[in-house]
Amino acid sequence: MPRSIFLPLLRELSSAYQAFEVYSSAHVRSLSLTPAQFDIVATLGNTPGMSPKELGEKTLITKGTLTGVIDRLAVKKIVRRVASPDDGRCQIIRLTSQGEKLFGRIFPLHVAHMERVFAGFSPGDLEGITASLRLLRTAFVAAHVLTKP
Amino acid sequence: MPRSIFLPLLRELSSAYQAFEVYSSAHVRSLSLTPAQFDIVATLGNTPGMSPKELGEKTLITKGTLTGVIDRLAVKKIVRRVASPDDGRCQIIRLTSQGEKLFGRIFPLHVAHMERVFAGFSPGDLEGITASLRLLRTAFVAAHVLTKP
DNA sequence: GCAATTTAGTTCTAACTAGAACTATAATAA
DNA sequence: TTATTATAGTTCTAGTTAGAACTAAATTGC
Repeated sequence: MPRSIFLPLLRELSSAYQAFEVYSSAHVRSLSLTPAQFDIVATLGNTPGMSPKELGEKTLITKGTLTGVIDRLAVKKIVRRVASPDDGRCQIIRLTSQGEKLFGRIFPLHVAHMERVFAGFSPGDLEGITASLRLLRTAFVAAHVLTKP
Repeated sequence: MPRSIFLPLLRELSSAYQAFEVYSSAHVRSLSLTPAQFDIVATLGNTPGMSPKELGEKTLITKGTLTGVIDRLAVKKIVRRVASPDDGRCQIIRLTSQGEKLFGRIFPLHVAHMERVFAGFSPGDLEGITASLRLLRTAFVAAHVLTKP
């Protein structure tokens, strides 16, 4: 496994992700949300709401961070916390009607903004890249599991 | 450009990067550095030092953040700031001899740790994934440039 | 040579980040 | 049932993050 090949891969992974972040977050911020807040709104859109645990799994935001992000969205009246009827430990986070309006307005804008990036790509390109990324993720997760216990 | 293809790509990009971060940063933290601090030490290793500007370009850390990261490394006596002889605005950040010792000890450990991830990959796999990532980065950068000015 | 502009780095603010310790509730097991 | 253990969410800490405003030094244009 020559270093000359896998170190550049890691560098490219970081810079590709960074380029994505810069491009995406500039747009999200122009819509008056932070990237984390946008992720939550996008995840809650068109759903009856879900627990912070589930939200964290979908958005890859850890629970300690999530409390604060939800707090700030709640202050803005974009989401609200509802106690779960069956489990006293659980909450359900829902978009408010104002939050739903926001979602309906900005989500399509952001999808369109991201779509522009891929204008020059064929479906085959996209699938190939997606497959590469899946391979990578799988390898990291597998290595992590092997290391930990 | 069907949404059903490019949205999963973005999700995979985020999760692949996240999996990388989790795997890499757990190891880096076990070596008593944060990921940002490790990046700086790794970038300065085997060099005569460089300016914060150059460090920021190589590590993708923005200048406002970099000041704090260098501060904390300087407190730990791992790097030191030297005034540039030719430009009064510039500094040169160098590893101290203690920092060089640290680099010599932990950098190979971390490379070996990352190497394990790719044990099952052929050189062709690695090159293909790297090429995919390069394509992605290029597309984001190009789209960003088109959007901005 | 001097004014205007650019560049390097710091500071400031608001927010996100992970990880660990903590509280309250629920599920399991003796 | 009651004790143990697991789970959901909050809180706390130290650090990173981007972006904008700021200072100081260098470069450019006149």
